[in-house]
Amino acid sequence: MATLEEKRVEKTEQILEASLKLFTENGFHATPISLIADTAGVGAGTIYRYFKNKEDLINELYEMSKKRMADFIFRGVDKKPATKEKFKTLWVNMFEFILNQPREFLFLEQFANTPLINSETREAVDKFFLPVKTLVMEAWENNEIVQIQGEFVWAFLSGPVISLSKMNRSGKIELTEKSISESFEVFWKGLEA
Amino acid sequence: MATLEEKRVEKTEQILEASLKLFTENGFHATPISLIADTAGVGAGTIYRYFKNKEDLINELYEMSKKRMADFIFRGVDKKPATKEKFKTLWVNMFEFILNQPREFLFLEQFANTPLINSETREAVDKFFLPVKTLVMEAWENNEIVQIQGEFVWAFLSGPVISLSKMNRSGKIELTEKSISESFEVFWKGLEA
Amino acid sequence: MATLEEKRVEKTEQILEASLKLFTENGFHATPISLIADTAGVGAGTIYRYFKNKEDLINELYEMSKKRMADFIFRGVDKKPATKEKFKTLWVNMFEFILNQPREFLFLEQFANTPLINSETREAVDKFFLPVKTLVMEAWENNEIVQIQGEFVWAFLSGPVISLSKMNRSGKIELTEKSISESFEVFWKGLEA
Amino acid sequence: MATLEEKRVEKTEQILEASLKLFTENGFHATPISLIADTAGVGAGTIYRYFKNKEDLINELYEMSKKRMADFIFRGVDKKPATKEKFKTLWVNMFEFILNQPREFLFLEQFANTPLINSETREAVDKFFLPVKTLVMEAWENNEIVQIQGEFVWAFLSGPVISLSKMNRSGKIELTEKSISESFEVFWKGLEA
DNA sequence: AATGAATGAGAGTTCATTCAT
DNA sequence: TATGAATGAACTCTCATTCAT
Repeated sequence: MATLEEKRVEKTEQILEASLKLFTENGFHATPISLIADTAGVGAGTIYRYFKNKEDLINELYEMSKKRMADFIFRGVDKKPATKEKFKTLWVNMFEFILNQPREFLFLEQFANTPLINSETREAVDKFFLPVKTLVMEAWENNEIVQIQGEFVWAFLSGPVISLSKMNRSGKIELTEKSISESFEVFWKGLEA
Repeated sequence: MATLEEKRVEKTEQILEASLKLFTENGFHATPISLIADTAGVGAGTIYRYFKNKEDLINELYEMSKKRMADFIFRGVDKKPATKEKFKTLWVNMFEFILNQPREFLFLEQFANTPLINSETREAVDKFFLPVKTLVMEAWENNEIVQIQGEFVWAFLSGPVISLSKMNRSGKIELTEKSISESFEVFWKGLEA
Repeated sequence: MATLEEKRVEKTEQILEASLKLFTENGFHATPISLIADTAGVGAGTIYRYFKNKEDLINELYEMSKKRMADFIFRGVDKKPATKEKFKTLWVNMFEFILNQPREFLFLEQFANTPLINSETREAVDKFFLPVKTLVMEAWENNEIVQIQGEFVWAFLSGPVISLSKMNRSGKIELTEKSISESFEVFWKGLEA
Repeated sequence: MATLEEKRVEKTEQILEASLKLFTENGFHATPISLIADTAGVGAGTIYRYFKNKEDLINELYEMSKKRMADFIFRGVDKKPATKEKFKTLWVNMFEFILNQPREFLFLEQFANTPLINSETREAVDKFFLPVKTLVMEAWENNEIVQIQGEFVWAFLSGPVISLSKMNRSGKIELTEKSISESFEVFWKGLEA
């Protein structure tokens, strides 16, 4: 039997799931709360027991999605012995996350630059990617990559991955194990010391 | 004295200018037509003589901004004799556009992934960047860069530039002539044959 | 032909008229804006061109009604030579206002003690009744009435008039020229020096 | 130990007490049932075991408050031998009730003219003040006061008392034993035969 | 051609009431 | 008996769009 807490969690997830789908498909303002409620199978008022208002809902959704993305892309990174392999894992994981969770990725991209996402949320999500900094610093200390700021490294990693994923989405390119590997080599050749 | 046509153009520009500013600062749905009208110094009804509706307005604005960006980044590329220099010009031009026209860049990023921008507009703006394809094919024929699709090259160019520009905006990194040059070398080292 | 200003005034009056009727009959919160709009024969949004919000509407209505009441009850008071006659005019005027403008009186009584009417409005309407103070001071200087504060005099005048009018409304008593005159004599006998 | 019945009464009183406070401070419609429940320290649903609905709650509260007021103002009236003293007691008691139970008085005034209070309640509360009628008839038979209807007498008593109490509340006048006594003399001078 | 007052559909949100626990 | 989570009807208010001037 479901406990009260379990029901709470379940409802929250139904609401977030419905919001993710609808915001991505129609955009934030073209998605009425009533439609979210219908899609989630709850009453409109119920949403307000779980989220302060519509803006709070999207901010929580954004933070949660970023957290899930971060958790996903760091999977197995630590287990790899060599730095290059660690970066390759990051590279591949990012593509896998995007290909497996296209809705979540689309959502994150769609609202990445909106004034809707407030500075508190932005600060919170930045923290999820701190492990990248550690990784870069280690590589840099071992003289395995060129001496540039961690942020630049991250830009050279995430930038192309995101661009390529969008091109894949719009049908301009195909992403295969081969093309992902080849593109990683381009990334690594540019970075290695 | 201003001709009728000149007055037309002037009004259109005032409206687009106001929209760019307001959409970027507040977002699309938080910007009422009446505010655009006030900011542009025209009547609300007047906007409907120049644009079919609010969605048409943002799509036209998006297309125009992308065109201006494309025109800007291809400036002087053809004049350079060597392929690396051509790419370097592209690289630097992009940063210059973003740093000089921050509002326009912000606008383009903010609406890049919105369902508001329709597929017609998307197709139209894609064409502005066709010169990149030509450039890559030439370099590829001359065996100057690795043999990957033009789209991948563009992803390795635009991806990091956009990521770095956003980091610069949020204060995480500084963009100087030196760091722009160094980052280009990373890009080029990855790409060159 | 109606000028713009005339149309403005006309619309404002239609809205206030409809509000007065509906607020009195149903109360403030049982009167939706949409119903006021329908009754006034304007669009719901139009009301917001004339009043900031629903609360502003009732406050303006309250102030206007009090002003009309004050103007009404001071009519002809100055023309009477004797103090007693001046007070009698006030006494009779009040009853006349209430009997002729029952809706307005009912409205004023209904919202006299509501937190809905803000302190600004309360201060504004108090000023309409300053002439009473002058009248009392003159009578007091001429030693025609007992030496009590103007406010007490006003309480002895308005208090019974309001109470009697309410009793009349609920059918407990009848108000005739005779009973109004007799009641005035009771008032005056109590007050005169 | 508290019996079941005692607990019932206690809860009802907590609910009424909380309602009185909140209705007076914020008004009826600005007071959610949930807030009454919180303030009373009971569940929202519990209120519906004691009152049919929100409107029933305020009607019961109104009736109860009026009863308490009536009981208060008739205290000791019968013990006084002379008619004038009986009326003086009424006069003083009313002021005392208002000064000691300001919230209750405020509540009664605030909802005296609302359509929220239904006709049944109005009829019920009117009965609490029947003793006034008896008192007036006696005085009238003894030829101690002018021959006017009991309602008029009550209007001349309650009207000024209420008006003065409101003025006292809003700081316009001060109510002292002296001013209360003096004002009673005005009342009595007007009424006495 | 330009205006901006008027519109009313539709939005977010609140809250009286119910009912499973 | 008491609870308070869930509900959804109904509210106020906004704003894209129209059209008489």
